[in-house]
Amino acid sequence: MAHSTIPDAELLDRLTEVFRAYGYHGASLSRLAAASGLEKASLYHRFPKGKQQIALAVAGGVYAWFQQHVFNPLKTAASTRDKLRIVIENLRIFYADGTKSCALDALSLAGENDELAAALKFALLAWRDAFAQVARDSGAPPDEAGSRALMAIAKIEGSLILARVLSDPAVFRRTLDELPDQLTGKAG
Amino acid sequence: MAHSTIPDAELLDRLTEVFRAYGYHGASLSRLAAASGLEKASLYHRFPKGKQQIALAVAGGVYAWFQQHVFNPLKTAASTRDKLRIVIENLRIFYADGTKSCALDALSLAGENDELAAALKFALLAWRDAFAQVARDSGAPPDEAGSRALMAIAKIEGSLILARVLSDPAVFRRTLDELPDQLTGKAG
DNA sequence: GTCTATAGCTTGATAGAC
DNA sequence: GTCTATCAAGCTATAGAC
Repeated sequence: MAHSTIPDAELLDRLTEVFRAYGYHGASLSRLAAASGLEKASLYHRFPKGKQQIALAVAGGVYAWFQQHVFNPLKTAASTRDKLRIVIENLRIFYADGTKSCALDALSLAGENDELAAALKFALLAWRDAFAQVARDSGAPPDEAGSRALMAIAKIEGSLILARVLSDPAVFRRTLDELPDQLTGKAG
Repeated sequence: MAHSTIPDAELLDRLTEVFRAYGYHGASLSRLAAASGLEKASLYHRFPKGKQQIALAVAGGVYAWFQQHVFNPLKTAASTRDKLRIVIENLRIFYADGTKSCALDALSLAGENDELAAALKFALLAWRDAFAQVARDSGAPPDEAGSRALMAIAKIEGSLILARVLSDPAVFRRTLDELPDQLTGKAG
C-alpha cells in the first residue's frame, strides 16, 4: 500500500465508523466510499472480495484495538484497580462516551456471513477471557469468573443500546463506573 | 392462499420478525413481502407510507405486546415475586429463549427516522417505569429505582446480543434468573 | 384487497483509462 | 492506486387490472 493517499489504519477507522453507525446492511458501498474519501472502485482494489471483506477487516481491526487497549492492559502485573482504571478509560474512548455503537452489535445482524460471525464470536470470547481473569484474580472460581465476565460485557452492550435510544449516555457511564465491582464480585 | 386476507395481527407479527432478524436496513420490502405472504403492492395498500410506516407499526405492535405482557402484569396487586415470575416467562417467550433480537436494538440503527426514534424512546421509558415501580415497591428511592430499572433492561438487551453472537442462550437465561434480585436490590 | 407489471433509483461489483 | 463509466440485480414505490 506504499502509494496510497490514505493510510490503511485511517481508512479502516473511517470504514468502521460507517458500520457502527448504520449496521451491516445500512453500510452501503456508497456510504463507505463517501466516508473514506475513496471511490467504490478504489475500495474494491483494496478489498477485492467487496463488502464482506471490508466487514471482516473492520471486525479484525476492532479486535486488534481491543487487544491493545483492553486485553493486554489486563495482563500486566499492575493492581486490579489500576488496570481497570486504564481499561475503563479506553472503553469510554472507544464508545465515545456512549455515543457510538459496539461493532459486535452492529455487525451481528449481517445475515448470511459465516466468516464474519465466527470472527465476532472469537473476539467476544477473547473479551470474556480477559474480563474473566480479573474476576479470577479477585477470587472467583473459573466458571463463575466466566459468567461474571459475560454479564459485565452484556451490561456494556446493553447500556450502549439504551444510550442510543435515549440519546443520553448516563446509563453507559454508570455501567463503566460499576464495572470494577461487577468483575470483582462486590455486586451481582 | 391467493387473494386471502391476512389478519392484521398475524401480518404485523410476521413483519416484526423480519425487522428483528435483519434490522431496519436489512428488512427489505422483498423480504417483508415474502415473510408476510403478501406482494409488495399489497403491503403498500395497508401501509401507504411504505417501509417507514411499517417499521413504526412494528414498533407500536411491540409496545402493545409489552404493555399487555410486561407493563400491566407489574401493575397488579399480586406479590412482587408472583408478578416477576409471570413477566420473566413472558420475556422468555418474546425473545424465544434468547434466539430472537430485541426490536429496540434492531430498529435503533435506522438512521434518519425521527418518528421511529421517538417511538422507541417512548417504549423504552415505559419499560423503565414499569421496572422502576418494582424497585420502588421493594424500598428503593425514586431515582435509584429508575437507574436500577435501566440497568436491568441493559442486561437483558446486552445478553441478547451475546446470545446471538455466541449462538448460546445461557447468558440470556441467567440474566432473566437474576432479574428479581436485580430489581429488588439484592444484587447491583 | 390482492395481484401483475413496471418505473426510477440505489446497490454491490467490474472494466479499463491514467 | 485512483479514477470515470458502466452493468445487472435489488431497492422503494406506483399504476392499474380484477
